[in-house]
Amino acid sequence: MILPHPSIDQIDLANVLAVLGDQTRLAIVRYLARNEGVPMNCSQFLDFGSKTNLSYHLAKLREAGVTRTEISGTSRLISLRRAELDQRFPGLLDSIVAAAETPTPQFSENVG
Amino acid sequence: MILPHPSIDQIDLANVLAVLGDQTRLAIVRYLARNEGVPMNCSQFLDFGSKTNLSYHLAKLREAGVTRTEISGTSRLISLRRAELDQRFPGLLDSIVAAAETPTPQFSENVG
DNA sequence: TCAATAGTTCAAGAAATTTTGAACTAAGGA
DNA sequence: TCCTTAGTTCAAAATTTCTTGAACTATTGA
Repeated sequence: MILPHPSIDQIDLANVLAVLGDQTRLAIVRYLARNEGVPMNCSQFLDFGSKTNLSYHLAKLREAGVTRTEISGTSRLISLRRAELDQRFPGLLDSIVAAAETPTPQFSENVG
Repeated sequence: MILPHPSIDQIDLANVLAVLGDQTRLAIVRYLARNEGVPMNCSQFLDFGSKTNLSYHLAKLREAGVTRTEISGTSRLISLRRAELDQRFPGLLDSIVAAAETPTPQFSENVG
């Protein structure tokens, strides 16, 4: 059994950005990027939402071409489609992940 | 008279991505990037939507911190907040604009 | 075979985003 | 001053996206 994934040329920029423009999904991608190479199963994201809700967000990520979902027994292994994304949109994933790791700059009300 | 713009530290990544995850706004940003240094007035985007609708989309871009809007007489000059965005999220704008310029790869049904 | 685990699907409601037209403001030129 | 141009604001309708619980499927282990 295998889930539908878009091919590289079906990956649409606006859609990728829209999908990543959501706190929950951005947090998921950030987590995947931090643990790259280690495919994660859904329950690892339970902190980010309910099971049902995660199923929805993970499907969005997969359908946009951002993640790959492999079925392994009773669970699903999620990973970033790093190579494909890098090929389709060089530098994009890196800069987004880097930006996601950036702390919000300190608010300095009284400087100088 | 001056319109409200977020300061650098108020620029939120998820919001920037969400705002750019829309075909109309992405087209506007792409156009601005192609003509960087030349501030554009709103009517230049009339191809992308109605006057009212553009007003809405341009406000979204401004409120997210992606563009700057200066009032000049009876018109408004729109430009990318390039330096600020580069400082806040290095490489992000460049990779998005580059990705937006990328043509959709050809669909080759019969290769090899 | 039966129960448990992992995750999906569906339908419905809640919420947010887009789009539109009509009416409006502000500046510039005749 | 009056008209035109540039763009905004508002409210309503249309559309899309998110969230939820209940019921479901598939695989594994006892």
